[in-house]
Amino acid sequence: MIDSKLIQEQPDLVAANNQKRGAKIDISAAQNLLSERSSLIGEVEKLRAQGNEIAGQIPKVADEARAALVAEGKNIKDQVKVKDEELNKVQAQLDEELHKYPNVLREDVPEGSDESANQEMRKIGEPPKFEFEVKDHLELGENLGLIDVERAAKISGSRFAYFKGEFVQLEFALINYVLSVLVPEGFRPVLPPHIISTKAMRAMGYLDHGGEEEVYHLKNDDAVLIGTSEQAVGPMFMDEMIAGEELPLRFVAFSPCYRREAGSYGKDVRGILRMHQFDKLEMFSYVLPEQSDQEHEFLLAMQERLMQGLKLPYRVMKLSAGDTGAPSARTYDIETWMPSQNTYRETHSTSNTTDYQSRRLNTRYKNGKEKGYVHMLNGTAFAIGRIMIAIMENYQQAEGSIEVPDILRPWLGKDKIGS
RNA sequence: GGAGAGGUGCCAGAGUGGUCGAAUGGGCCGCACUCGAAAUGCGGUGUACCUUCACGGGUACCGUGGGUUCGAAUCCCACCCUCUCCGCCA
Repeated sequence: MIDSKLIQEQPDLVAANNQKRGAKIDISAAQNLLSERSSLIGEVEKLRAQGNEIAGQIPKVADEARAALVAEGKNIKDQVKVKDEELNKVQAQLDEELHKYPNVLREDVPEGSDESANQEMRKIGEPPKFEFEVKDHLELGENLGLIDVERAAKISGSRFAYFKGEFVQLEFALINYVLSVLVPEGFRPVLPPHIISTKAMRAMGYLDHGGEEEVYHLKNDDAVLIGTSEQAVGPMFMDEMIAGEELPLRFVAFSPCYRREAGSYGKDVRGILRMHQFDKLEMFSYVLPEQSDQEHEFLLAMQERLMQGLKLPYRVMKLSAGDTGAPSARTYDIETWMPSQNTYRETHSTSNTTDYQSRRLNTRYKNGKEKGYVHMLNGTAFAIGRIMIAIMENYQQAEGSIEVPDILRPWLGKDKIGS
């Protein structure tokens, strides 16, 4: 949620930002509601003050004078009720209006309405050259008995899979590798709950902007399955105040991610690129406002370090205004080379959500006398499924086996899968 | 799932429906005393919003949401959470 003061004090900036992001919002609606709200608050509080004054008089006054005061108190009570209802209505409308507003973009975010305007910042590593016909991850995985999507479809439907054998070990190797890099950098490992209340999900803003469709709902329990661990880690400090000296606070969370993938029927249907359930390691930082740009670069640096350890070719993209998600002020994606598709595909994302989530979550910091909303950032360490696709395809051998990246060998205990 | 107990400020813990934003103790901060420290004494110590140039003033918050009342931490209803016992269970 953006700061409503911005709408009042810098409407031009907000309007320009909305336009950049392709959000068609009539600012005057919020402006009117804000001024209505403040005058209603004024009226209600004035009435209440009068009521309090009268209620205070009653016990001090002789019996004969009481009846009149009680009657006046009643009268005020009725007026308060009317105004209060009006206020609630305005407040509800205002909330709805404010939830439409996307975060204010950082100045360096490139203009543009969609992903075609994303800016390639750098390209690291060379796509491998193969002297044989490359297989895609599903063919490799099925041949080696690592992935079974057919039986999973029988049990769970499309976009599910069984991971088997060395594939499971590869996943655990990746988890260990990530922890070995991030824990020394101050990231505290977390295993979050996978089921969270709709209230927490709503506070994270994931049910706005059409997000509702993407989420698995547990209707009997007023709860949802997380679509990323960010949704469970972000609300950890809901309604709390964090001492400034504890910041930055960094976590690396591991969890499955559950996504309905509504409306993506024709997309990425083959293999395990797009799944209803996949495991992910996610970085999460809480920082002081003045630290967040620096922290964003830090998260990106961690992502690149993890990638370079695996020696996978990738490129870093800065998303354009139109392609940046509503809560984010700036997003970088890492796209990894996928030989079977002969292109780079998104494997990582990192966003600085500044105070957009923390305002709604009411997560604040206190630094001496200074108080404010913390800035929250998130970034993929590894989306396990996608990175395993990249490993399989980039490290495939002529005879159909898969070489294990050096750095994972200690955990996997072998240098090749399938030979 | 069944039975019971309970949720008050940083912590502990009081609180006959009216002067309770809340006693008391501890903690913390400041000051005094001291060469310094301890002990002691004095003072201070929540959040949000509104209003004021400012001093200040106002409103709300005692798990959450409703209700009763001129007036609610205190009474009523619902929900949430914690603890104890039983059952079940990894």
